[in-house]
Amino acid sequence: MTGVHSAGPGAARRIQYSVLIMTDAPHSPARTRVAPSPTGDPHVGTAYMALFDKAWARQTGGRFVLRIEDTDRNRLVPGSEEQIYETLDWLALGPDESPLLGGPYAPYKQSERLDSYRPYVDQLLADGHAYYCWCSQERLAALRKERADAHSPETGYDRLCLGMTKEERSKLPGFSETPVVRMRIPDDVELGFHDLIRGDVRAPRPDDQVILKADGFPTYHLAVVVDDHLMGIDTVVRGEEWISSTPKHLLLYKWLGWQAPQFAHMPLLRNTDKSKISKRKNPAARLMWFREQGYLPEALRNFLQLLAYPTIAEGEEMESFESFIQRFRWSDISTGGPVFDVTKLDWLNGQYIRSLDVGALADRVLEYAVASGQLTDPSEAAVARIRAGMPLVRERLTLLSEAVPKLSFLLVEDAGLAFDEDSVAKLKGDPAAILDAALATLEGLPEDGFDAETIQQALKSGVCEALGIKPRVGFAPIRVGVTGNRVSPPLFESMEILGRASCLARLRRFADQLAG
RNA sequence: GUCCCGAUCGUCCAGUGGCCUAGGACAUCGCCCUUUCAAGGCGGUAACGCGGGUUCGAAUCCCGUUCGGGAUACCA
Repeated sequence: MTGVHSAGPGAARRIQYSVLIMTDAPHSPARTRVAPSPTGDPHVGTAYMALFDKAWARQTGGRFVLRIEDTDRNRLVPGSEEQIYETLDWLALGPDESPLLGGPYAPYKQSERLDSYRPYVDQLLADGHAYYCWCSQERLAALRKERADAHSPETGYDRLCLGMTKEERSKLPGFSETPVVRMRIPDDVELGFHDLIRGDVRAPRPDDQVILKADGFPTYHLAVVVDDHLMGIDTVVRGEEWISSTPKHLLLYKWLGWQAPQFAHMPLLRNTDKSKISKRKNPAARLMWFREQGYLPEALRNFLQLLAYPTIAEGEEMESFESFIQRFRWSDISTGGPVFDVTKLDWLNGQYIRSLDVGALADRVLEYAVASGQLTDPSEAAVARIRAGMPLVRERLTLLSEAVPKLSFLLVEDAGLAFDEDSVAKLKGDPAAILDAALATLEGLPEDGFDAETIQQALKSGVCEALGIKPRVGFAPIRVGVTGNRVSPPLFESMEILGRASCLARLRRFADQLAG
């Protein structure tokens, strides 16, 4: 590890690749984990990590664990924890063990594991790897400011308390009654480590990091190491932002005499301006947003995968999770932080929508419409109409949320249909005459056998040919009269669903309105 | 400021020294299909940040530089 020179990512990957080929040995069952904090709406990054965590666990026949990291008591948001369970399940990226599911290493929530940290702190203290620090937060803040103003390269704690007793320290300024515990970083701390994705990595030199806060809670650094070890986690998948803390974690493993896990530092998802993705700049950073918008979870999962990983073949962007699990390799993950741009997801969502048969799509649309409030307590007739209309909109959907609005003309009463003003204004030719001809033609058709093909033929001859006008001119007023808008699902199929009586009623009303 | 990570079309990926006058997908533009809008088909525009090396040969390896990002908390 010490002799890590700048071999370059390419070289590192090549080595890893050849090792994979040569050993050809199946990896032993892995234990991976995702460890979100319940500090607000679940973040898209959580799902992003979970995707790779779960794929690796599945590929190796291992287990995927969800642990809730709630050591920061000040930032807890009620309900957030439940949303984490919910959204991961929705994405079919649910864990095998969790606070909800339980498991052999319960409890799976850090706030319920508090007793497990203190003994290790005491051990580190006794071994001289950690020390008490009574410096007040004010002193620390002043120190930081002073160095920032001086553009000093110095960083971290100045070790004022190192080697002092409480009595000795209390005589100096900036003293606080309740101490924290800090790691004593040795001069020869190992800074390099092997990363599953990046190969050999070098991290910044750590400071004397606080591992136990004044309130008795462990910081992330201590808790994550202790928990991961106690829970048997052997593969840690986390964001790139943690590379700089890895030497601290490795030190803790070493001091405690534990086998360190393997690390995979995923690239950071970015806002359009390339900064680390944030809810502030990108609404899609909220996992719930996708469900609210009407995205399909399978499409989102597929999209997330595309964000760091090559397609299975050129031109084949769609891939099942099962297929991905089979071919997944850490070394194939891209290291550059991808911009999180949902444009391609929109397309993918349309593809997934079209891959559903109309019945299944109708189920999804209905489920969405009720959950989102588009439909409140829909009648049987309304449900039937939406199902009937599904073949007409399937090719026209990007999001589930678009279906009901596109079919709303099937759900209103004839007398309640509004004729879009702009659509009416843009009508060409002589709408009144066209409507008269259409009315006469349709009145001549029988009640039964009022199907799209029949309607089309009748209208073609009864309106377009009879008046000598083009279909686009002749059918436009009929479309507005029947659907209320110049843009609509296919006209004749729509009329078939509506039925003869309803079509006649609507067209008469429209004709009257134009005349009046 | 310091340390670390990264860099190919607008965006996401391919590229592991010659197969690259750089490939695919989305987006965009044009054409076809067409009763609207879509979907679909066909085609076009569009990128190796810069400078030095190494080499017969570099998008690929090395160095520097620039730019972007992250870390630098008693947050995670």
